[in-house]
Amino acid sequence: MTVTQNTSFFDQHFLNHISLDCVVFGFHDNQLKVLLIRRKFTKEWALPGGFVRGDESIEIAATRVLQERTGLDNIFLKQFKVFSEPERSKRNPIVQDLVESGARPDLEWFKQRFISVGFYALVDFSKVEPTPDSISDLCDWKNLGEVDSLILDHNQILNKALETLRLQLNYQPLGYNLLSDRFTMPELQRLYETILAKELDRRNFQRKMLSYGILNKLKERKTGGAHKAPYLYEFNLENYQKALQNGLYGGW
Amino acid sequence: MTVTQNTSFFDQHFLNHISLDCVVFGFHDNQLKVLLIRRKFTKEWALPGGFVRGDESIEIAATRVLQERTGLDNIFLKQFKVFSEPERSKRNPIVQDLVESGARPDLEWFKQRFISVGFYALVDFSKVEPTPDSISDLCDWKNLGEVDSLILDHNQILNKALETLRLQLNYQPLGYNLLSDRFTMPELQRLYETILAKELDRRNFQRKMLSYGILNKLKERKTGGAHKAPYLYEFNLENYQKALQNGLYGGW
DNA sequence: TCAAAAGTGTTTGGTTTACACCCATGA
DNA sequence: TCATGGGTGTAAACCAAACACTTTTGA
Repeated sequence: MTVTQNTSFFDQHFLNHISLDCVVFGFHDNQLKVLLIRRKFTKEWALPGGFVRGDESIEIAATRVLQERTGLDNIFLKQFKVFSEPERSKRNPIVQDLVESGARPDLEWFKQRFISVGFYALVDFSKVEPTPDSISDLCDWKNLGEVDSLILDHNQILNKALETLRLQLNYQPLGYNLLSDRFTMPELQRLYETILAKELDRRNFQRKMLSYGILNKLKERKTGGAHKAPYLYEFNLENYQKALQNGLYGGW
Repeated sequence: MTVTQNTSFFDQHFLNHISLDCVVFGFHDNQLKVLLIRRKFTKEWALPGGFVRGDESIEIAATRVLQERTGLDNIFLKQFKVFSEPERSKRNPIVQDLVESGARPDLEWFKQRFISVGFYALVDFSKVEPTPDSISDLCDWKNLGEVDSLILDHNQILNKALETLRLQLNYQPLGYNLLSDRFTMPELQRLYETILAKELDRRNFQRKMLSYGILNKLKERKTGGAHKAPYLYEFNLENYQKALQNGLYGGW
């Protein structure tokens, strides 16, 4: 999204009333992280979001927005809910931001009511290069537990995304988008534990995970750790895709 | 939704670019049914839908639309997906309809691109009074298996709704909205079998269903049938609501 | 009186849970 | 050498699938 001085830029390029917000999850240091941006003037934190061009589906628009914020293509994306309370657009800090930055021709556009489509995205933390948009001065990861007040209803959007992710865990494989290409079973387990916010038995976890048939066990081990070297695994992409489509059995 | 001759009626009252479509499921004669409307002139079938007023959330808008089509308040509603392909609004039969019905001032409004929020609804078949909207001449139930070509991407929307319903069955109770207040276990089982499109063992079904603790067994039996009179049940609303929120264990 | 539907119960096999034991590694 | 994490295995508990027997009803 580029904010220009052209009065009709937004009206010409984007569908009005419609926005999208992305909850981008990453995993690092055994922590689930969310990508946030900070408004230039109000210094308030928000989810990265954007608008829909005339020739885009909302998924394509979300992909474009995330490409701009992370530098990544081919991001795993899923819409999970539309947020449409009429009150949600009231007291929009973006408007305040624009006012404080000097009167902007697009002020009116931002003042309108928006219905926002919520997406969640799963990305490889190490590959992301957080990049602010034109009305923000910061874009950075926050630990999920340390996110405090966000603008508008963004806290609500974030919570709903997390809830959805937890549900999806029960019938979808997860990990390919959040971990490096090669990883250990304990790493995968930490990821599940973090999302579910509860501990799992490592032996039962391994059995269940292997029973899905979506992992290739490698002969290599991960050395350098302080203890017995764990085996490395990679996802069996063919089976992983199948499992994504057909679903898994047995929940967490 | 009321179509008037007032040029700016739509622009004044509804958010442009945004529509909603409802897949209304009913259950009757051991058949899963969908509520459809038929366009006045093109005679093409479509899902009931509508637009969002300036002071409505999209859920409220859907509730209003369904009140108009069914006569019911308090309908069980769930949004399941946003349909936003730019091509979906091309060749919109509503436009053709309006043209054939004589030039309408709101023609331009219907020509715009729409992003549609899909809802599914579960209703008590016997309580619905199907009522066409102003651009339709029919509103009626169709057996799910007998739905043929619908306008735009409405077939796709219908299929996605059904898919979602089947998934929800795995972790949500279902039936309160689709059955009468009192019903028999076999009736409930037929409902599940119809949605899942497969047969279930009646003894295992009963055990599993009862284990959820959402049913009250009544002392009465349903008489008049050709065979042994089955007991009547009702939902224990308190536990049903709890189960809706907390989810169920074990899928179908 | 008999076929068909419904109520109730049991057997069986697989899956999940909860553990025990041994191995490897750096401090 | 020892605490810690990791690999592998097993007994018990639990749950789901398959199936048997009896009861009720109208034709």
